[in-house]
Amino acid sequence: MTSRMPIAPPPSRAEEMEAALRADGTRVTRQRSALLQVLAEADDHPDANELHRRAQEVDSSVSLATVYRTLSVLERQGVVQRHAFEGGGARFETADVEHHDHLIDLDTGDVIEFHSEKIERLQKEIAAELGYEVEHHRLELYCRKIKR
Amino acid sequence: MTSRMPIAPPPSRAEEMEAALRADGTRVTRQRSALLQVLAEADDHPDANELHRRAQEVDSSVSLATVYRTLSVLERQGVVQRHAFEGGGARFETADVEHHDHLIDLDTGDVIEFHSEKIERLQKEIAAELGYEVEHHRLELYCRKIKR
DNA sequence: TTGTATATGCGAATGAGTTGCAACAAGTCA
DNA sequence: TGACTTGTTGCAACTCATTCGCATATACAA
Repeated sequence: MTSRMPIAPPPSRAEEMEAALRADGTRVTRQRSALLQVLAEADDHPDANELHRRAQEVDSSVSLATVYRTLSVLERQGVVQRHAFEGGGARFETADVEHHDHLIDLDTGDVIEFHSEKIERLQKEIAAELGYEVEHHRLELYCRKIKR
Repeated sequence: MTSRMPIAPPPSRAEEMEAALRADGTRVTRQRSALLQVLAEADDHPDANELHRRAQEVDSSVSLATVYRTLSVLERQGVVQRHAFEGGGARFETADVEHHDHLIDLDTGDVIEFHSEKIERLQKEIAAELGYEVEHHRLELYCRKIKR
């Protein structure tokens, strides 16, 4: 049954990430909040510069050095993932619960996420045959749109 | 039937690569020969610095700038492939006829090559479903040895 | 509110890779 | 074989992403 009373909204993505930081003893500063908000709102794969630009719109005091430093912290804590696609610097996204791979549009730079359980399984099989266990992997398809 | 007469040895890997350059109107200099020899002999995935070191043992006049320039030329011509594994700069290998992917030993940095037709097929299927055609791809398994 | 360990902004440093330029040398043609 | 033309080289200066040192600022526990 639904209450008539005002309900506290569910924690936003950014708030969840802040909580994860606090739980770890990491301080949540103005600058980090701004970056977390930007990361939470992003549905693309921005680089550090672009994140800096966006974060400055939230809090103009955020410096690029802090963006880099914070991204490293967030990566170490598993909150964001760092990708090194071909050509250019690192690009970032919030770490999803479920893993996915990337298809990069060579003409536009767009990134599409996908996941294939079959490929995951095959990867593990191949590694096992060679006497290895997969820690993590990287699968990137560099593609062009099929024109019809 | 085997002849008793001396036979001209089959062209070495390096000579094949030189021929490929000449065919294209690219000059084969002392420095390029040295680098080609080094590349032909390498069965690992060295970075530019290491290639420079090895090339200097063949011809001490080879500069790092030339190593970089030549690697770019060779890559453009499809003679070598450039890889950007996690952490650190680009690493190179002679371009094989048959494509392969890489398993990187996280503890030693060793690189093992493998190939799976099944995975290749799945990749194409996935891209096609999204309306794309795979230009090239990158599959890297970052692994640790299974200890028994 | 205070104390203190952490974070921050700034600018300088780093490191891989690139580039301008004058000297050099492949490959060509006589 | 020798001279010519044009691509190639070494060097040092440069770029660009990322990191770091340091003095100042601030989150947050008490």
